[in-house]
Amino acid sequence: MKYDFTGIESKWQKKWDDEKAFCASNGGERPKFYVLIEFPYPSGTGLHVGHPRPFTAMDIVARKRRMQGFNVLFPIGFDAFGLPTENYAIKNKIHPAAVTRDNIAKFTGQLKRLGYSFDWERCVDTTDPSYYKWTQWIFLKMFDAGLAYKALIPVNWCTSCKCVLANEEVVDNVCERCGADIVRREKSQWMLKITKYAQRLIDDLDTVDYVERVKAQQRNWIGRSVGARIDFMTTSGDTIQVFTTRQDTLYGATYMVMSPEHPLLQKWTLDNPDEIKAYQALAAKKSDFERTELVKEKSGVELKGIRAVNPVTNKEIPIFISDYVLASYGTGAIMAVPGHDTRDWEFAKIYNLPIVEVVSGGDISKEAYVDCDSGIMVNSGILNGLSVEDAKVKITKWLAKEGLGEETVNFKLRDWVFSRQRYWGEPIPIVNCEKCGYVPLSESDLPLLLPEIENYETTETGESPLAAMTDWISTVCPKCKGPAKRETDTMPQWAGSSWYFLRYTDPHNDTALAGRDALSYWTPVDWYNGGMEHTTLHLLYSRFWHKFLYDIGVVPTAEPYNKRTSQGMILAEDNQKMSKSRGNVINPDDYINEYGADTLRLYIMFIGDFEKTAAWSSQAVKGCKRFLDRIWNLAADGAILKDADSSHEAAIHRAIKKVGNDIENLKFNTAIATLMALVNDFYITPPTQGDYKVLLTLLSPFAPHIAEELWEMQGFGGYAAKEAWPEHDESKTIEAQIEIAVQVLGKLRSTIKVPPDCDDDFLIEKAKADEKIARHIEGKQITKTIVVKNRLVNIIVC
RNA sequence: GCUGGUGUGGCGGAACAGGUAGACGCCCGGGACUUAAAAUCCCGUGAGGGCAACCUCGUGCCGGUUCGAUUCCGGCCACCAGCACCA
Repeated sequence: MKYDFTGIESKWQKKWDDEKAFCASNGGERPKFYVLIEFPYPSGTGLHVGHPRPFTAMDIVARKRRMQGFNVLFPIGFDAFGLPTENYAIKNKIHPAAVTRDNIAKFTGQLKRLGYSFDWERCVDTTDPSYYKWTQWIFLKMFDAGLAYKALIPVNWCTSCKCVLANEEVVDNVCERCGADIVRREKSQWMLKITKYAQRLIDDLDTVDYVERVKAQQRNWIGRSVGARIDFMTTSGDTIQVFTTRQDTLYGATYMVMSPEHPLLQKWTLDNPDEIKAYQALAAKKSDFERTELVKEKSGVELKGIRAVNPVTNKEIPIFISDYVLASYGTGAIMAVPGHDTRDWEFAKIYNLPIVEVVSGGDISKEAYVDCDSGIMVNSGILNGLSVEDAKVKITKWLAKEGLGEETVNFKLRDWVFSRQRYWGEPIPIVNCEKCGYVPLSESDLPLLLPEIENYETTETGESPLAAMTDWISTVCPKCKGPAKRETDTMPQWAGSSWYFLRYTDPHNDTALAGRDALSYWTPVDWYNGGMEHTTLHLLYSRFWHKFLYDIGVVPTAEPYNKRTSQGMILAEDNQKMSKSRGNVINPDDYINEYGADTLRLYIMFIGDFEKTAAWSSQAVKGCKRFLDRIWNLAADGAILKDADSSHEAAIHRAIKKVGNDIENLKFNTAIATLMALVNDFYITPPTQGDYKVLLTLLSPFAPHIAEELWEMQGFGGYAAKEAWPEHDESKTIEAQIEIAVQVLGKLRSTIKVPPDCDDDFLIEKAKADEKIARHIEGKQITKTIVVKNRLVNIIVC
């Protein structure tokens, strides 16, 4: 009988569906285990071959943990709001909700064809009003807590789409959608105060088990630096505040630089206003991309008529504006220390400004002496002779005493721009009242439904398509009942995904985002795997939301995820990223049709180190199909021994140990290699039914359909998927005869076969007696012998 | 520049509390079965030398520690990813 994967796979998929085989229960005797994958965005093109890598990996973990007796929650849902759906809807004149429905149906079919053990009863859809009601509810809570606010900020404006783009939607300074130029525009936007959580988002990384590259990237993005705020008086009687991490170099501050957007510039009357305005206009025209290009020479304009005073030297120093100082970081102004900062040094050279050495050890006539931690303070008044470290402490104390500054922590992290001028997103549940200002809807008014509209096109004015819905917009103020207007922007795609893992614990609850008991039972997520591309977006955003929900008593833990791992990307066969334009996209359906889902699952796990990028090979897939054929044929050819003693005991116990450990350590490729080696053994010496049963048990998480079918054919009873995961016996992992390497002078010269755990003298004698070894030591004096138990003997001669 | 990571056969990759380098798979070669082919099964497959037994070399480069280094240490080089005029 041939291995008919198509029939087998649909048979078991139907059975799993009918029996709701993998649904979790909230509670019970067994320990809980919550495994999470990033829920997919249901695009029109369907699953691509990148999806099955993390999905299969976590399915294997979920299945193995179930077999080990855990109550496993392995849920699935769809992150369905977003731009591609909206674009598709515009182009094809179909309502985005209909597009979403179709795409979810398509994805569901594809996911089921891969045999994933999801709990489909808990499936969530972020565009479902019963779901986004709670997304809006969280927003209202944030508004109440002062974490959601509206602000006029510079945004990325696409000149062709006539709408705002998120930073991540701008690629190489053009719109990722249409390729048009991006300019900066001031726009009033809803913001979320993620910066309030910056310190905790860093600190609590120490409490979770994330792979190091994820932690490092988040720390880097949040960008904490410790320094000081220092106040510089000006001749106009104002104060310019600066942030510096090098307060020790204050005596070397010979000029100041402000960003062209600094608010004091509007206040001041200067002697060269035209020159300044011209520079400001130039800077405003430039995009962030151009402004941050390193190659260009620094430029700036000196402010004529107003100077600053260095608080320690009491010298008057010039003030410049330059776009190398960013308005959005620190205070938007710096003290320039050209002796010990490369940028300041370059600027000083161009404008002929004094360069003073305040830390000895470098040669400031050639370049700024920056890495000067080991240097000694000079030309620095009260700091002279101190180390850099001590100087920092001393000057900071002095500044505090004089009321001229204090120690400060600064972050790179910015608040989250939360408005999108789009239709297909969650409406922001706020009204703008002429009298009361921004007023939140009351909870009982949620969900605020997305109205049905005819036209989803963005408008000429850059407002949301909802802005044209005058009926919908006009409303009454919840507070004063006077006339008010609804907010027409919607939430970004990252909103719904910031809390979806909470909804899975209690997906049908209509009185809370999830019940307290359900949250206490399931959270935190035990293991969350997802893409590196979400490290500083979704992963950070959801940690922020979770911490907020923790603060207001909604969730029981400060962190949402205990463990975070990340898969590598799958490249196309040509080693390039898959893309429609390159025409190298691999569709998993084609491989399921040709080889079956079990083969595809195996191959995608066997392709290489799970955490590294791997290139697809249509040739190598065959090897995994052959492996399954060989397992199938063992049974079909009647090679399995009944009523016999196993000659594979040691190999079986080693395989149990290795496969189990490998799954927990994401080493799926070597787990599969172990199973392949075991099957190769079975072809040399036939397995007993007991051996075969263990093989199927270990195979079951990887290739669940064929494992189940063979299990049934062998009459093992029940399901392979519900079989207890076998335990290995360490004492049985060692063969009766082991091979030991024999070296002479550290070079392998022979091997000997001996029983395990022989004593050293026996091994040495046995090694010396070996014919090949005898030849190598003949006529030489043995000075030393080294024995490594059960591994090798090394004979040293001279 | 900063941060994290990676360099091993023709290819994907194993092995690292230092201990038989190349598991497993792909490709390729040979054989069995077959009228033949496919499929399947068996054997071989790092490089060089030798009829062979064997020998020499070999884990990015240069050094070091060690009986023994892909693994540890020092110094380089290359590549990948993220951030980047962040004061």
